[in-house]
Amino acid sequence: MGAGDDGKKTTRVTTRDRILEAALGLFNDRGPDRVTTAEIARTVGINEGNLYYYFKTKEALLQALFEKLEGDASAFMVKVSANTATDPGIYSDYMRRWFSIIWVHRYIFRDLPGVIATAPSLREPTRALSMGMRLVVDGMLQQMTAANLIDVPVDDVPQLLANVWIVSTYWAVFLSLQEGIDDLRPEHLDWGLKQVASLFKPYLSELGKGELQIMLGRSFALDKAL
Amino acid sequence: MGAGDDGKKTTRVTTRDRILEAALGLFNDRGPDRVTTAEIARTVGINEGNLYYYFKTKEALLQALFEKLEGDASAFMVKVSANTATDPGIYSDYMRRWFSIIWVHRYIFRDLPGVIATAPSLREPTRALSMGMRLVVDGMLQQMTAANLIDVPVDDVPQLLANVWIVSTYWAVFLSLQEGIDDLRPEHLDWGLKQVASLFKPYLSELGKGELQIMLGRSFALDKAL
DNA sequence: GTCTATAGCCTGATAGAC
DNA sequence: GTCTATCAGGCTATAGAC
Repeated sequence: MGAGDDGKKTTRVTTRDRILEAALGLFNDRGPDRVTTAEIARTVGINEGNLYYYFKTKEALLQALFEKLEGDASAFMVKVSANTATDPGIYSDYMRRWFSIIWVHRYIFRDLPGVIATAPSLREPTRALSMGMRLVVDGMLQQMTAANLIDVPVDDVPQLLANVWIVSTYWAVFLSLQEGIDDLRPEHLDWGLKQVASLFKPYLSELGKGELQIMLGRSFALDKAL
Repeated sequence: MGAGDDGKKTTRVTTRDRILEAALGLFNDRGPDRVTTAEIARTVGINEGNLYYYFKTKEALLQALFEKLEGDASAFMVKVSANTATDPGIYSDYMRRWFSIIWVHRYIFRDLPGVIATAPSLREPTRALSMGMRLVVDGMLQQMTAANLIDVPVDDVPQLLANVWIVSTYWAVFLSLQEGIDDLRPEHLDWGLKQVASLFKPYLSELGKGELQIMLGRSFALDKAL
């Protein structure tokens, strides 16, 4: 990305960063254990031994990538908990943002068993993070309820939350199987978001339905952030 | 299973069958590419070379297992399409049955990319089967609509069907992550069924809700079929 | 026809020398 | 930062016993 801009000290993209970026891309495409360290090195354009210089083990690489997810997630959580705005649009904004985070780090959610297998040290951290994110969505649901956007019978909440997690995480697999799409692109994100939104749909108030339409009207395909 | 009953010729459990059974169990636990041929042989209690005698490649083994799924699925499809009964309970029965099939062969659904990677020949067959099962669920939904059990706005149907597929397939992964459960047992099936049922819940008529309660009241934990 | 023992071959992660 | 060696493990194959 920013090859020309150098703000402070080292805006220059370091080899380490390039490794992380390349690994993320490959992992997202095929899952960590269908990607070899050799391939990562080749993609970056460095030697395999050089990769070893930065990350002694594949586990270390996975750890570093997970820290990025933790960073994104906690930034998001802070933002949501600090929210005092009453603008209804804020929620659809959050939902899109949360969805983006999952998308960027999707291999972790999708191939979690494999990730844990090669990086056992990530067992608890992943669990904790998943819990935390679930709480945030729960909190958002409560705020939305207070804002008369949605009304979910209290008995249905746990199941709804679980389904939101499941669909947010695995819609892409469905898409690639059912539709034969193998290279997912930003416009497919819109499809996924629609799937998740449809879980809320039956519970939305009229006001909520309006907001939903607005959210779905905006497109990930136009986002530069991805 | 049937060790005592011998109907026709060879009800005796053959080595081949034992291989298939052991492989299915291991694959369901950890996914095909986290299970070695050596381990399968060890589990069966035979030599690795003997396994080779029956299945020259791992792909051949996966193909044989897939044929079993095809058998179960087509038997189910025939049963559903042939249905003329009007008893509302028939639908919850079908749903449980369909859910069981996915469960028994869950590694295929869960680790499909991995399966295809080691058995490229299964690409089209899996796709075809997935399509077929989706059509069946669609058909059931229509029958249920006609029976006044459910009323889904026509625009919501595709998203609902997709979500049913996604949740049916991946609820187990959620459970193992979120709750830290790693050995899923039949009683967990009840949890999964509840998740899937909750997708329909907002659209059910009063009659439909009653049927749902009855279905959820029965427990997989008591089923001997699993 | 069924099974065991054993070996070859290949891939991929790790490591140390340069 | 780079190259090459090592080492483990997985799939496939063969020879021959029962």
